[in-house]
Amino acid sequence: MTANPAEEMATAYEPGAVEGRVYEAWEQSGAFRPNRPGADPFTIIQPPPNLTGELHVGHALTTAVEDALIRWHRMKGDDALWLPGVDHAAIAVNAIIERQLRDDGLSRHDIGREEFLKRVWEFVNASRSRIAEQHRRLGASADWEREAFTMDEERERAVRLTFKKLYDDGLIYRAERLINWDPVSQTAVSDIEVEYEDVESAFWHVRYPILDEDGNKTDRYVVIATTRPETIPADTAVAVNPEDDRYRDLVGRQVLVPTVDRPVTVIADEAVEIEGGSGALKVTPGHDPVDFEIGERHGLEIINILNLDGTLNENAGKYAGMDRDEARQRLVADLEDAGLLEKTEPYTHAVGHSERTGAVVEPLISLQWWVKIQPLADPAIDAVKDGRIKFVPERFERTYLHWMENIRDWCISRQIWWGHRIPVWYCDDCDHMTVGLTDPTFCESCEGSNIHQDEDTLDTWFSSGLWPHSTLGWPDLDAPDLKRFYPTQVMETGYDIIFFWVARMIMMSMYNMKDAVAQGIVDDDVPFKHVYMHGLVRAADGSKMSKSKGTAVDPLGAVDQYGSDALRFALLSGTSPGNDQRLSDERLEAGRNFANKLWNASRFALGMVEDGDDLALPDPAGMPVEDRWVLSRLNQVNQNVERLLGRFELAEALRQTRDFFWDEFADWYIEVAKVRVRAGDRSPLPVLVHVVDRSLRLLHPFMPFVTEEIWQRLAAIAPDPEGADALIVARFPEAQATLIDESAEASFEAVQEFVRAIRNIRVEKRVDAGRWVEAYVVGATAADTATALSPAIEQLARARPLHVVATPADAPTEGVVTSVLAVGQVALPMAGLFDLDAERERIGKQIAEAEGEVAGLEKKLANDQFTSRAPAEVVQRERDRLETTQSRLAGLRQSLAEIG
RNA sequence: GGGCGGUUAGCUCAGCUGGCUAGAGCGCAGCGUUGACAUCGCUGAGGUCACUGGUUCGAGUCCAGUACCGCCCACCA
Repeated sequence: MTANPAEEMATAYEPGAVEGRVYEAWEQSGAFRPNRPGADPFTIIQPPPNLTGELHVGHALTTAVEDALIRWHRMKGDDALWLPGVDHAAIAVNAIIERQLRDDGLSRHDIGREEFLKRVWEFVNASRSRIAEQHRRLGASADWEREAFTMDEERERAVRLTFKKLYDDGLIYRAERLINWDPVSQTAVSDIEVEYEDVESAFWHVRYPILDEDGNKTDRYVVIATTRPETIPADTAVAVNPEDDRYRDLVGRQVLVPTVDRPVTVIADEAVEIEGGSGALKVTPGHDPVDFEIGERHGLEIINILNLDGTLNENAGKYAGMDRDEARQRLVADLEDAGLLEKTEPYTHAVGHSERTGAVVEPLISLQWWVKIQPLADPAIDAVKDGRIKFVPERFERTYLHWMENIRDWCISRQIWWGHRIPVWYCDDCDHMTVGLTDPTFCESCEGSNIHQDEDTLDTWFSSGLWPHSTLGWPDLDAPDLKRFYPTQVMETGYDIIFFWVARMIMMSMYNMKDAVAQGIVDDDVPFKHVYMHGLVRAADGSKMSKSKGTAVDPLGAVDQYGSDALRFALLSGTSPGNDQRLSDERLEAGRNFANKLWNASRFALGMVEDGDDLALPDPAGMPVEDRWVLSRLNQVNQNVERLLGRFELAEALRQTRDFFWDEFADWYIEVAKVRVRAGDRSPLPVLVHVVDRSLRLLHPFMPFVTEEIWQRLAAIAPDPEGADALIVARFPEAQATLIDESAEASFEAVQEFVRAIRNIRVEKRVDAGRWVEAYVVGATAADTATALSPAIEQLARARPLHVVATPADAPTEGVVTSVLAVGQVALPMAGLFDLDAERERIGKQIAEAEGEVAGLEKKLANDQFTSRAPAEVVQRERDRLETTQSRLAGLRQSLAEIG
């Protein structure tokens, strides 16, 4: 070694200065690829990043958590793979392109399918490379060479096979049913893509004239309350509860539907609630789910009054061509004119909006493809119930089970152009449907060639649901990755996506992987063993981050300003399973500050190494107490980190490591070691280098860039024993129980107390910070340690001359400020500064405190309920405490007596 | 209407299977450029752990209820 690389380090950690270079080095070294076949597999699959816009901070959290877990497992030697993936977020992408077209006054039909898809791909390909770049900046150690995309050919193959299997099993069917229609994107959406929001609207009470036997209007009418008067033209019955006395005589009679003057029958159905509205319900099977079911029970006609763009059609009579809002207003006005509006009340109720476009969704009857879900849901329910899949935190299992147990058939067809196209061809001659794994050229029934493919595409989540196995080579059951990595260990995602994605992945994967289990290729059909849920990242004030309100933290902006590691620190230190967290500048600053502390403490420690230093850690038995203390603490933290990471408690693991490094290693050990090194003692060097090395390893999963950068210098001084040339491929430390030394910890803690006590007196007595003061340390049981460490105590407390004595009698009593501790006493002669009254008061206060504590403890120990029932060790601890407090009290009283 | 979280220092949050003399970061007050770090160091102030009751030798921690705050699910027109 000629030059110490630490000496070239900048004096502060500069975010942005090293990340790019470090990342490139990792990539080139192949560190992101799994490389230990045969070891425990650990796989993480990446949830869909936002293809449509900026990187969201929630995604930065996902990335940070996943990356931490992957790096940890890789360092432990597991066969860990992170498969990055991009999902296609089809509806949103389609909407973006449609918006672009609309700005030019066009619709997709004007340019045709081919041109439309061309534009989509241009947009998507640009997004994909941007996403990859964003992930690099966040430090994601994904294996980009295996990147998969839900829209590529392999996925298409998997999607078609899944569709065909389900179809052949009778689990996919085509049917005309009530669906949720998004009039803006003009496609069906599934139930969970509808978000209900309270909207202030009105409750219109409308009079439906009652007809006599001959079909003539009587002067009686039945009042019906509705929030959607524009659907009145689609009414095909009026329903009342069979138990409702008010309307019993009306059942079976006819009433006239206002505005269209269509006679309909009054029917009795239990779905009608007597308390609701006026008690009588207009039945609109074409535009309401409840009414649809009533209609099915009573064989009612279904009338559709809506066009796909949300305007009314010819069935709406004179309202045809109007937009639904306009139709509502006109219709209400007409009712009023006709004297059929009894009253209008203000009313707030939940209205369904499309999750993607925000448009009010309209229930309407439409011919769509469906998945019969119950047969898929049943095994997926069992997998969670019998613990093959565990949710972290556990409470989300209930949410999942509740949803799964009430699940309804899944509408999978979408009337948008970009997506996996439904692999069904219709025969124009015989109407037969051919489901094709490859594009068929003739009808499989009549063999005619007049066939055409379904125009629709599949729900995004249909293909996303295949992710855990389709990315590993399925449907090829011999694919090596499938065998090696399925089932994966962890699905990491936000709790907002349980239904959309987690549930679908479980159902679809278990269905598809049954064969592989039967053939003994994989052990289990479940796609993953743990579902780890992180919370949402909220703005500093606790609100949902919103770009329009300016409360959104831009992750890449934060990376530029504070550094990638600082962002990760902020996100990871605030994350606890299932709970939301707030992200603020303060948190980011805390991350940056810690990165800087790591940098500087390491720089200093490494910078002390000189040519010829022996850096091998000697036998701990011969080490000074502070060395044994810091090694003991390090290994305890190491032990805790292992345990905590295994339980997904990343924030706590990070916190403990941080606290150790900063509060114990940097603030105490380095300070003490400094004194020895300056006195020419080289023995702290191995310990310094060792602790830095271990700390960097422990922190690498959380803060990969800064730790790698520092470790590179460290490795130049002290090469890795296993020959690793980068921290990312170095071994994660295992705690060494033999280095845990409780007596060393107790001894050093006593030293800390002495130092703090002297500092405290100095500050209280306003001694200038730079001035040296004479001090006595009454060591009691810790006298040996105090003697051994007296140079350090001198330096840390700025106390010189320092006298370490065994008993209070060996210290002066006149003009002395004393502090009585559990471990001994300190005494500072303060001739000029000594103030008798102040001293009396100070000691008096401490006596009162100690007396209170003694009294409490004595009472507790006098209670034989406590001494007999509490565990022996707890009782003993309390006895010890009483003893030390009593002796401290005695010391305090004596000090007071000496003052007089 | 059902379910789930939260309520701990001025702010943001830790406190695992009950033993706490209740912690951290930020903020606040005082002191400080002692050759790693002012993105820092030292010292300190600050809490009836939402409320009520219960179980227990012992409750921030378990149980029941109450009050707020938040989220999810649900076909009330």
